[in-house]
Amino acid sequence: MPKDDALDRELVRQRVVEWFSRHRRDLPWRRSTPWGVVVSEFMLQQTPVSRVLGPWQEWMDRWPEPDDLAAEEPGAAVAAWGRLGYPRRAQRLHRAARTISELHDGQVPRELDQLRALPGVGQYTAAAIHSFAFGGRAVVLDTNIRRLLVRVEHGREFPPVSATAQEWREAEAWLPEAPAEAAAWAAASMELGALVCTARSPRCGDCPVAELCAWRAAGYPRHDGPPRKGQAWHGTDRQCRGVILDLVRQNPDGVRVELALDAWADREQAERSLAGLLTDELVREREGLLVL
DNA sequence: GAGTCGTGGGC
DNA sequence: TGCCCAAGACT
Repeated sequence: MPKDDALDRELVRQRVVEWFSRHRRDLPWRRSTPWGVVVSEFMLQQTPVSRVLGPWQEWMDRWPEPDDLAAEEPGAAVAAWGRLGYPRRAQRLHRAARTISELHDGQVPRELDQLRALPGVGQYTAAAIHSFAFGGRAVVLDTNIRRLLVRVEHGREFPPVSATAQEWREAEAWLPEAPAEAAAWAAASMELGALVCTARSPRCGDCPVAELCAWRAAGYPRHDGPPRKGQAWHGTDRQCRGVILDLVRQNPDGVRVELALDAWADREQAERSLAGLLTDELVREREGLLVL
């Protein structure tokens, strides 16, 4: 590794953090509690900020502390999740609340290993909570930061499909030693990736590190690695599950099994999908009726 | 490690 | 219009 890399990183960090001080969004969970951060991180998994704002506020009004959610039945969480998508996140968040209530005296734990042990909390989310909620030092590596780093440092348009061990090592190398600086870098680099260094139509004219960027220096070469496959949707079990779950969600008093199966043209697929929802306990059967 | 798991909006 | 993408986790 060339000797001047460290200097470049420090300069990049300074500029990004300074940019953040002037352009950071006033997102409600940034002036909330650790529990508010937890709720936001679950909701933001694979879901844009714009769609999370409303549901996050509703959840915080209804369940301002982990104990409040823990006292509910899981179906209440799935119902309140609405159309945010990936409803098992609601189920996992409810289970996380119960774990926090039972094992941590109702207080969101601070340490990475304790966070990582919560249902639905992976490597990214644990680091994000530790950093954003507690100001701790953790390698926060999400899709925004991965894209920013691969462009600035390696001159490529997109990172690999899934985060590699090499990426985690490199992200660690970017992390300042002081916890407060590390947390600032995490928030700032993620924000820059989300607002400026975007996947499509990046706004390099607004970027504080454009003149330091390897991707820009290389003339913005297009992605040439393996194709970044989009997820199939039409006709998938996932779409079918979504249709059935939405029907149950809209009928709080319950839906007859036959009616739910009729909501999807392919009978065999409908049966398989409903069985999956029941196995996942996203839907339950009570007296012949499907309920959340 | 590749597959699975929702939903909506921008281009 | 269809495709791509969005603060991933889990198996």
